[in-house]
Amino acid sequence: MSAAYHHENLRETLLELAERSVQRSGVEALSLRQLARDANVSHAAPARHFRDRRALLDALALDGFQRLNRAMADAAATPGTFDARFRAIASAYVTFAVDNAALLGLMYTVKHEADASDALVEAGRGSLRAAVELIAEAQAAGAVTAGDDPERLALVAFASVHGVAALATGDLLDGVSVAEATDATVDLLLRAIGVTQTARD
Amino acid sequence: MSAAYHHENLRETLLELAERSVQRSGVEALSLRQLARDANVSHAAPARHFRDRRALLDALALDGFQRLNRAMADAAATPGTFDARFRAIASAYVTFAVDNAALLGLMYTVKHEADASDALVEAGRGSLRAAVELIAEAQAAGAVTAGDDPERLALVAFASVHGVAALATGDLLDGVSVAEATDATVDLLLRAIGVTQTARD
DNA sequence: GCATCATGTTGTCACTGACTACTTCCAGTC
DNA sequence: GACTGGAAGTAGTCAGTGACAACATGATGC
Repeated sequence: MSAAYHHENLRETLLELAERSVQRSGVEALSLRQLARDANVSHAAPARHFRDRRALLDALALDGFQRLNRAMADAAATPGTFDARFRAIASAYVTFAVDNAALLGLMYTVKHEADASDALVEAGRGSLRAAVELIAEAQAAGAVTAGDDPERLALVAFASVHGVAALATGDLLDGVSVAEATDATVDLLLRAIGVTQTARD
Repeated sequence: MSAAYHHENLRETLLELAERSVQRSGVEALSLRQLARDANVSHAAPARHFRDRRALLDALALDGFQRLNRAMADAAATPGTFDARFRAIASAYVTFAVDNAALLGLMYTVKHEADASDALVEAGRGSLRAAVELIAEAQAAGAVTAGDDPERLALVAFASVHGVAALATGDLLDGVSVAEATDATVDLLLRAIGVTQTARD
């Protein structure tokens, strides 16, 4: 009964199934055994690709960071004013966070575990770095007050945007739509960061 | 060998042990069985107090929210300028979040699960409400621009502060101390919210 | 002094993750 | 075209886990 013996691409299949499961039922509920059943494969087959549950979660988190970083890089690369790009990058982050709430939680949890892999830690810094670069660039171009440390500004901006996402997924937005909350936050950040009027329009 | 038969206060003991365990090893690693062993009690004794693992986590989260809300209420109640109180409340939140990182994660996870108890959901709104009240009050007193919706302002402020905490626990602060990051965020928020100069000093 | 009930106890069940030993398929080599 | 070695899957087993059922203990109120 080796109906699905050589599964061709079990690793990818497992990752996809795992992500769907995490999205639906949370990280806790994820079981290698169940995953194997879903993939029509024996309960120990996944071990070939993922030593244990933790390894699968790590891979899931890494994949998540890579997708997030790509989305943010794309947003930052769209041509336009600093204002527009800032808005786009914030929106990209929040969109990803809301669409992949459970995954994002996993990503941060896994990343700051003691023995997280280098690749994971590195990928985890990607989105923050995108923010720093955008702001430093804007500062150099005079679209942002030059006085403040760009890393510091990016940190605060990133924190604020991440916070909006966290509130959104935590169902604390209380009627306010995600887009509205994001816009309000971006408005506030732009106001505080001190964009010149000409750069904003 | 009923050395510890009537344990007097097993419930509290379990909660304390559970919290320590979560703090040290994360939520995933928490096991009722291990908890029972730590408390010198049979493996099924905890069931008297917590129907299942989930119930224990719920209780842990509820307790966490109550402590957090108390800390924030205390901070908001300290006399002083709006600036000082705002700073105090933000600091209270971040301090709690950093000191109880894993617990805070649990709190948000548990709270937005489909069948979260009313008490839990209610407690979960407490900290945000504290922020709304402070801002509405300051607006009435003229320390904050009256134009903006206080709920909206509080939401953004809360998001930003929560974001700082998330970054801190996610080890993304990159050398910047938690206090510095919090201060920078509060500065930015106060600047954007439009506190009058007199109210700030 | 006795019934009641909360708070424990032991025993058992199915499920999970990890491990070891095996089978099957494929690709390269002589 | 048979032989070999490795990659990918299989089966079986083990200890640990959460849940449950049946029973024991001891404090409390009448």
